[in-house]
Amino acid sequence: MNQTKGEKNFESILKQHGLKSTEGRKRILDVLSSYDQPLSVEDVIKYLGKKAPDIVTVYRTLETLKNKELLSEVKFKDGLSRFELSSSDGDHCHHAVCTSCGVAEHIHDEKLEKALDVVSSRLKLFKNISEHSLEFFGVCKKCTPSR
Amino acid sequence: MNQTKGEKNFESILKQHGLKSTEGRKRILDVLSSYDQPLSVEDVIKYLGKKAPDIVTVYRTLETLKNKELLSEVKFKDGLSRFELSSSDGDHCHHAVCTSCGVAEHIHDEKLEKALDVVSSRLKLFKNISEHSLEFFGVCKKCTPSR
DNA sequence: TTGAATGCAAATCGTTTGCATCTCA
DNA sequence: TGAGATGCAAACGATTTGCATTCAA
Repeated sequence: MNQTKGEKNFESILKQHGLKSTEGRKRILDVLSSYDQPLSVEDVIKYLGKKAPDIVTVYRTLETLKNKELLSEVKFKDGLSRFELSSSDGDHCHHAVCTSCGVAEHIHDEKLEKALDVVSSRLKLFKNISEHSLEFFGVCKKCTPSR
Repeated sequence: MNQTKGEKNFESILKQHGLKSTEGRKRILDVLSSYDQPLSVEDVIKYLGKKAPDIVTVYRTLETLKNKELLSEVKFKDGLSRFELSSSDGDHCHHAVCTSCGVAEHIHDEKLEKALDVVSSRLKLFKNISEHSLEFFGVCKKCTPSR
């Protein structure tokens, strides 16, 4: 019953979450599932082209889906909000982002998560940390002038 | 020769970096050194009160000082840019930020840095990662309804 | 004196809000 | 039919840009 990239019973997913199933929403979920990178509002519109809903609708839809925890939001250095389908297992992941072309690689590492938890638990001013944001930046192999 | 909080030979520091030493710049460096938290443009202006330069000047000054690596920039969840004096040893640190009052605690942990490095070195798409951003969020003890 | 720094006005960019219209359930 | 979803215009907040004026060196 795993939700993998190709599938798209978005119709039922939307309804399960008490949302109306509209063309716009299905299309937005569609692009998000087609790219395994967090997409900005502009990305969504660019990739949907003619079929893109109004930009305001895209903002609202992404927000709505985020609130239903169907999407998660990430911000890279440019400060833009980007969204991606929430991982089905609830594990949140981090990204390495190419500062040249913008490509993002997903990162999930148990040791790292553990280290983050340990640090979180040893803070002076905080009893518990509810979340953290972590992104890596560099120039990807493709963008690195070879040799 | 450590630059500690109280000191302020900002005049010479500025000149050493080829910048003119102006009242505005010295005042901005001053607030930044008085608070051990990353400050936003608005924070700087608020704390400087009557003595604050034009907001545009604050933007430009912070940008200039960042480019000279005298300051480092951080963004928390609200997306606002915040700046703090660069640590003298070059070690960059992370922050735990209270989502209620905004107080920030500095974090530096060797084990964590190591884990971050290891992960950075094992990426598929990247040969090397030049930097990372990491912030923790939660409600601090003061803001936590006690008991 | 002069190039850099500042202030003020206005532009820009991402995002949000108000409201009338439309559409899914 | 009616609440929720959409589109369009306009507001908004943070940041940037242009340009004339001021100032540190």
